[in-house]
Amino acid sequence: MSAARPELPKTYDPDEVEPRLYRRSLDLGVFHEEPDPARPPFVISMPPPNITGRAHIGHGSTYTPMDALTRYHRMLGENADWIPGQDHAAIATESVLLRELAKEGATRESLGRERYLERAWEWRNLYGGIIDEQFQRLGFGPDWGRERFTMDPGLSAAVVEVFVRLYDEGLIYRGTRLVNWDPETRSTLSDAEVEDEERDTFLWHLRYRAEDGGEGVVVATTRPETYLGDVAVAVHPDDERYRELIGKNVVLPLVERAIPVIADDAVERGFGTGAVKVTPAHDPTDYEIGRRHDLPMPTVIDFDGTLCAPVWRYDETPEKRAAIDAQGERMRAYAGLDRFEARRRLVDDLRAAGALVKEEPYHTTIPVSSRSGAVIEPLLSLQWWVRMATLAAPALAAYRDGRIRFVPERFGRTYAAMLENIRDWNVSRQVWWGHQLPVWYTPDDEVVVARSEHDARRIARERYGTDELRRDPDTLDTWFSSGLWPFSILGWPEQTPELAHWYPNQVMITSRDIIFLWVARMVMLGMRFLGDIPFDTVFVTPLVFDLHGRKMSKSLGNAIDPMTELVPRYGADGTRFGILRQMRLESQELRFDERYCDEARRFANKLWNALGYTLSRPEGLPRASVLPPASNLTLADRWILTELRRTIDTVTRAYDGFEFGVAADALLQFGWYTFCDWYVEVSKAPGQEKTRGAVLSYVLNAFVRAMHPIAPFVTEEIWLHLPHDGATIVTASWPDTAEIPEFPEDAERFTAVMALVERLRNARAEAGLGPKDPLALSGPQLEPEIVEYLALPSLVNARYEPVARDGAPAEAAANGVAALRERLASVAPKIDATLLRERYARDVTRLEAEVARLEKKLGNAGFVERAKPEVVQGERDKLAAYERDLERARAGLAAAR
RNA sequence: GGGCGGCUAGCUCAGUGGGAGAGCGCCACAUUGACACUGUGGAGGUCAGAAGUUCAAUCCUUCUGCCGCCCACCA
Repeated sequence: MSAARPELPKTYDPDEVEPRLYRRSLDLGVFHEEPDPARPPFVISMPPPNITGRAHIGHGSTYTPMDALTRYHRMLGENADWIPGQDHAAIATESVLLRELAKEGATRESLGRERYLERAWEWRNLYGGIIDEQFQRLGFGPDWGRERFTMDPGLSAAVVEVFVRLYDEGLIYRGTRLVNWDPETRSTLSDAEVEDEERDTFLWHLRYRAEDGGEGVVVATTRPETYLGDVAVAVHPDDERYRELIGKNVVLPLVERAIPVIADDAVERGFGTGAVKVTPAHDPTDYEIGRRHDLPMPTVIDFDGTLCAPVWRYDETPEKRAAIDAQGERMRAYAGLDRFEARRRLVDDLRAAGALVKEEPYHTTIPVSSRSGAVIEPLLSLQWWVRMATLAAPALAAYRDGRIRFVPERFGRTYAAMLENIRDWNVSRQVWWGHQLPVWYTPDDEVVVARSEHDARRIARERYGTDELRRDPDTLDTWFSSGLWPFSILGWPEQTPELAHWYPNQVMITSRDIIFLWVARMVMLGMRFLGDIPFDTVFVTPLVFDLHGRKMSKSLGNAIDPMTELVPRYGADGTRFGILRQMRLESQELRFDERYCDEARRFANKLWNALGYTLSRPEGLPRASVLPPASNLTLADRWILTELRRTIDTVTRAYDGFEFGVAADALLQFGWYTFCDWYVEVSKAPGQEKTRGAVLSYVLNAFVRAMHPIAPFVTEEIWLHLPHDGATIVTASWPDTAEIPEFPEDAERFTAVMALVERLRNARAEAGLGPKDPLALSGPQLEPEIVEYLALPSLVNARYEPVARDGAPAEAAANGVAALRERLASVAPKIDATLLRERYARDVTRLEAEVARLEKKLGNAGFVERAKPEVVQGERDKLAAYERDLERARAGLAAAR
């Protein structure tokens, strides 16, 4: 290993190294694991990216930690497996497919369900693998052989099993409720998939006259087009203005229909006019009011977002329907109009009829689909629901009694608040791509829920005497199958070894926007069906923002594509390191700054060249990564080993605590500053030759292992060039700090050498001396070979005065500086006296201030009596040091005149 | 309306109850042996504001301001 030293390229080339080493890892099969009860498990279920997805910056901040942790725990010798997969992403995929069909002039109906699904599968097989390739380019190393897809036969069976069981247990039901309807995709959405968007609009004030011809009331609304479905006007029960109107009727303009004025607590007296039009079929609050007051609920906006004649989605009594049906003729004038067009028309017509009292500009939020961006239309619809209260209780308990831990902790409170206010979950979607409901109906609309069509027929025959069935065309919400992910990918409902050893998982890593959407549902379903939490710890990664503090998103156009903008410029290592370095545990946003990636790229190059230096030591390297006996180690060796040990401790603790930014900081600090700038430079000084080869390669070997989880490629490439054991760094062992010797006192002494060198360089530069200008040094003798090499390469006629061995190192260094300055003033010919005088004057001013500050502090009885003794002593030592420095600076100033 | 995070050098961010830090940017100097994708040195900050606790506050508490996020049925 030591003899042949191939010439390394001067510049590290990630484009060449990264794909080659990734391929090597795949060939070696290092990402694969079998369940092994003899070792502690460390399993992460990869949040399945959408098959329509492409790698984005959010994958960088969420998936890199998963990869890093899996690699770290593998090196610790654990049974570590990161299980990948993909999500069928029902709505997202379907909209892509429908757009594609539209180009051909086809629709899903024109194709028919069977052919449509064939197309969908073709599409999935063609494009679903893109994100896997991107993940590989980023160096992610999940256990690819275990990759699952939410619509695999096994996972689909799990979905059916869960649906059927929940139905049998009475936790799934069918019912007409107000749903979030997306008229664009023509499907429902769960509450969690609805977002608020700010819009400028108007608050229209409409007068509804009293039935007896009186003034009536003025209502304020943002949605005048729904007034055709109004069934009441609500006021607050204690509102004096309207008290005598309660119980009386007012008349809707244009359609001339009488509706009652009712009292309800939900009305906010201070808002608008204090009177609210009630449209139960098209507004969540109104729906609740309608239920409380047993009001009719006519639907006047249809599933396609156009107005329609009144439709009854509930079985209302004929009396309730009569008055509204009677106006059907008048409403037909607006039927078929799109809701936004109808709004303009109705406002015009109401104005013409004198019913529009006021049109007030208004800024508000409206609900939009997080999937399609369409404005959500609340509609009454017959859908399938999951009763959540029963499922939520154990999930809440698991958090409260500490079985599930959130990092950072505050997200646990978010999780709990969401579960406490949980509402039933609408799980049916009017989408074809997905898990079709295992639900069939008889000709009499009797419901049969079964694991297969065969079972369904048997049940139907037994219960209803028919086997003529039609299947419900709806599919399940995508999150229904994602909710089973941590156990469905382990083979559930089959009892597999994976399920036995790897459930619960150890960690779930995700971003906070899906804590409820996904995390809470996995916990609820996991506890219901496996009786145990799905993972111990939920690590919530920050969301990624741009430098202006705006969330990165495709629609804003500020999203960074890591595949085209980061990996080609900085390599996968630079991209990963740069992103993780910016992660801070308590910060909920990450303002992505590309400069960190650039720094990481240069860091990789720096380490690469440190490898080049190490390999080119003329005295050669040992065959194995072993250290010389401690007695042979130089002061510098002892220092770097001590620093290495401290760094690895820090990095280990950081990985254990999800502090990736801290880990990256420590690695960068050690690798660049400590190792390259100091140890490598010192190793060139006389007297270092005997041990440096072994120490350089030993330190570098341990260091790249500690850095490997974050930057897998450059670390492996370096490691393979060094003396090492084993085929690949991926399965190398985590550096054991117990085996790294430490020498705290020697490290302290070397730190004093560093301080002296820095002050000498500082003084030289301030004095305007070039590196070859002669300098003289009188003062303490502190590792003269090192000091001369690093700070005074042309040192002439040096005189070293002996210094007490027990002298404080910092003091010694300070003495060195002051002494140097004295000599500079008298000996060195090139010094500009004015410059020197300024420097001395500045030092005097600064030191006088420090001395005064400390004298005052130490003169304060309160401080001396109450502060900890070691703090007081520390301040006294500082004062003494400052006083000495001050004396010397004054002397220097005098001498420079 | 409720909850949460942030405010430190020109930019992006660390950090600590006891002498304010890094990277980038900027200025100066340095190029025959690891690396110019470099090294050395330097300039640059009343740590958002106010009050309080303390011998001592950039750090702890309260309030205020600004930026941002989440949740919530003001039409």
